[in-house]
Amino acid sequence: MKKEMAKSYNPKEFEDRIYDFWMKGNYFHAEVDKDKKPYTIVMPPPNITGQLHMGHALDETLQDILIRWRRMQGYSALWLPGTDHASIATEAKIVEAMRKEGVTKEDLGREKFLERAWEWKKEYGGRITEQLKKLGSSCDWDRERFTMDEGCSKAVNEVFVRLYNDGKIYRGNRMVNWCPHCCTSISDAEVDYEEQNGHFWHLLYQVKETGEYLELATTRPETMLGDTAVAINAEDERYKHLHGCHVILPLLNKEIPIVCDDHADMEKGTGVVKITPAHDPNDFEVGQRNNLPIVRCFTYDGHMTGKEDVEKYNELLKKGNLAENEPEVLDCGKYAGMTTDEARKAILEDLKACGALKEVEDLTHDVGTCYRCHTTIEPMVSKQWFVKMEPLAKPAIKCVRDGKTKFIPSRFDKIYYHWMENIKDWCISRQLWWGHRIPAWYCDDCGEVIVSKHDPDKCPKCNGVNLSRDEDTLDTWFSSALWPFSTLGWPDKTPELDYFFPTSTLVTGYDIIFFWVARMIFSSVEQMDAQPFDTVFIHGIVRDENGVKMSKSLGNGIDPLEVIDKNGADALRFFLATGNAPGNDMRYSDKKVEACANFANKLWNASRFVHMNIDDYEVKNELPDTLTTEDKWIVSSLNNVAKEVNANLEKFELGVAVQKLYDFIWDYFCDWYIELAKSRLQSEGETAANARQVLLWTLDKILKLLHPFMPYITEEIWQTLPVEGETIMLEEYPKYDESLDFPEAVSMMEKIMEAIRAIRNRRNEMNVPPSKKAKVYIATKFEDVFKSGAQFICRLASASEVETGESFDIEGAVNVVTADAKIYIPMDELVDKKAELERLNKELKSVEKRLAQSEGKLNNQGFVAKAPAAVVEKVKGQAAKEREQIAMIKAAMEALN
RNA sequence: GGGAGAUUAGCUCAGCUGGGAGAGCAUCUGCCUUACAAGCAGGGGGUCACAGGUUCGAGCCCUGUAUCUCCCACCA
Repeated sequence: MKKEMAKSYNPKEFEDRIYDFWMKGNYFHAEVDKDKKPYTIVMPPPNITGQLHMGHALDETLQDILIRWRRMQGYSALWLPGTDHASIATEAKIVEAMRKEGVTKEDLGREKFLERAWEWKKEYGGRITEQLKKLGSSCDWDRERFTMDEGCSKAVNEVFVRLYNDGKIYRGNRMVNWCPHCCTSISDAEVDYEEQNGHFWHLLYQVKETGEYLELATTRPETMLGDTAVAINAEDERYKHLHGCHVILPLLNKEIPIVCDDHADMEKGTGVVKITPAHDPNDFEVGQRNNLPIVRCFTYDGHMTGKEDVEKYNELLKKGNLAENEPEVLDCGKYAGMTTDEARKAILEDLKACGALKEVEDLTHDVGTCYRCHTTIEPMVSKQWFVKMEPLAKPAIKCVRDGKTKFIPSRFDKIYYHWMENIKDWCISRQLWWGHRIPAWYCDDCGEVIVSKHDPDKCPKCNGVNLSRDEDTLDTWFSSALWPFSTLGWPDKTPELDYFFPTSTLVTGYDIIFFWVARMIFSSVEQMDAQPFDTVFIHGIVRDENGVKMSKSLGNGIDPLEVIDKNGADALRFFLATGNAPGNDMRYSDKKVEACANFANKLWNASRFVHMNIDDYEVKNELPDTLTTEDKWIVSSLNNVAKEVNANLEKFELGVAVQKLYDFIWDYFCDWYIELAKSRLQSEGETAANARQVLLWTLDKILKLLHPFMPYITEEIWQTLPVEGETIMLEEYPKYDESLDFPEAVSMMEKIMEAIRAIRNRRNEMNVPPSKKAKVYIATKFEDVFKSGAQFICRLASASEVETGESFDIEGAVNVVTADAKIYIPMDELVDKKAELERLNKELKSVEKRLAQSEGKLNNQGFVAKAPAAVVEKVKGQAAKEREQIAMIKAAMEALN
């Protein structure tokens, strides 16, 4: 015996201690080891601004189960952790803190701001990783990375320069999603659509040439100042006479052309569309096709443009070198400086006043909002950096089509394909300071663009030395897209990269497929010419008890740390792993977590029982030479559970695996085997010694099988057992062993168990307390089986004595029939003949019904001819037993009469 | 508009390649049987959303319908 077990299960007493023990032992560390196969998971890096939530807890738990299982199977199992700099979120947080001090970014300047941001990162960036440890995550902390550390930044520059040189990154004025609150562009994936109530405002624009009024509708009337055309469909009979004509833009009294474009849908509304190329993605396209001017009337912080903005534009103009598609800027006059909301009101009033507002219609529509701050997105033409997606998407699609990367469950293939096939160029520049600064410089003298991994000192074109670096930083997801290889040392050729890459499994939620998974795939295929991971294991989200998505704003979030505090990390992990199918959402439930804690308690107590019985002896952790039927039964059952659990884990069926372990431990081991062993343990000599050995051996295997799911309790218990080894986490994971299969013993045991259940059932029905023992007669063809099981029937079915025989002629006994035996319990005083007949009759009918089903199948020639032989045999066996059972029940009824 | 998922016991959910419906909680009955009352033994409770089809056989496969949820796209 190594040490004692505490009287009751109290996870708080040991979870932190065990984690320290693992850390001190350096057991999480994985090395390049040519004698082992690698198994690699890179952790989806949580944001440094983040607090551990249930989504993390689920994600981490699944990863830890997989990595612990593979580690025990003998793989060099690397789980690489890290954090993400989360540019927008972090910058917003710091700006907010500064605002409280009355300081702005501009006050501070870029350099000082970044100093402050790094300080913030130092102070809070490790918080989330400390929280991850509470879950028992067995990450290789020696290899922890950060998306903005030196290595990752090197990888980012490398990829940027490569893509630029390949023509896959370009810079230009394009329509982007602009967040006026964060004051930055964001990518298409970062736009959240929210349903909002709004209006259709029907406007009237007068045709200059004919004087008639054209009706058109808009949901954003404030954009009208930027209109540079109205469009009609060339085929539209209603407007054929207007080809080549113009309308007068109300309020501005500006003449703009009527253009023909397919974008104008004859079926929709009046078939006339106002065109605002600077502030609407579709209109931008129309403008490109029809060479329309682009007139910007919004500032980048959500106001109407004015004189100052025009002056800035004019300065640019003076310099020459106006970029392609550079929008003109409008002086919005009386509206200048208003927010877009204020401008909308004012403009509507003025339109109404001049008769240009025909009517207002209510509607609900989806409005794009910023996924970080939920401010309404303004589409804006703006000069940004883009990744050309088409050449990257094609090979990335092929990667999944060829099965190099598999989604679990596979239905996410389609979602991935659909997104990849319809992807537009990726806007990667952000007007932020916290992040990877774009490695591009501009020559102030000749305008040359220099993209380089290293700071250039002069312009390669004109040798000018007045270079200014691009002010923007990269989308956070640009760096996380490189995570599977940048964390392993790329672009350097490291042994780790060679050994651990491509990684094995990526575990993440379906909500992040577009942001991250897809981008890792195309980045890896492009840069490494290989898939980033073999399998993407997708899980759903954890909802609250009412099925509502947990969110900060609703305040319905459950803090995993509180749950751990109350129930232990093992219980939380077990809950998260169980009863949840891949890709499906799950609901959090206090009660379920408690049930999981109860399971842990059950295991704890069963282990204490084993201790009670082995502590005074020298017990070897191996099977004895001779095994009894019940020994063979538990060993064989365990062996098959090990087989199935491994198979389930291979297929990522974690929930099924964990359920099987639960059933085996509680039902098989605790409720049956321990009870069966008790009488043997009371005896002396070899019988008891063997039982002790089997108990220890089985418990050891149970702990190992369960360890990936409940690492703490299994380690804590295992450490107290007389077994060899430092830590359970480096022990071999149990696997199927043919020599431990005992099908005959299993079938014998099942006969005995069925008899015990039947007797218990009958006694219970008749409200006989367990303290009232009675002799039991068993009529059966399997006398030897029931003879050997007599002791168990006595102990577990309250029998005083068991007599077996081929048949008995007993009157006035309670009786019960199983598939293999007819059992008499002489308890005259309890026999109510009428009730007994009723019960037997009911049972007879139910067996007859089953027999009818079996015979129906057997009489069906199609079944006999086409069903597999094994199935037909099985049904034949069932029918035979059912016939016997019916005969026995009938005999019992006759005996009563 | 396109796509995906869900629909199984009172509740929350499992159910692996088609071969006699399961768990937890809840409920009812009886038990402190010296590992555990956070427990033990048992009971009740299901036309597997609906309608067709394939098959000897369908909770599972196919078609359609209904309801709910989500994703994508569009919305002048």
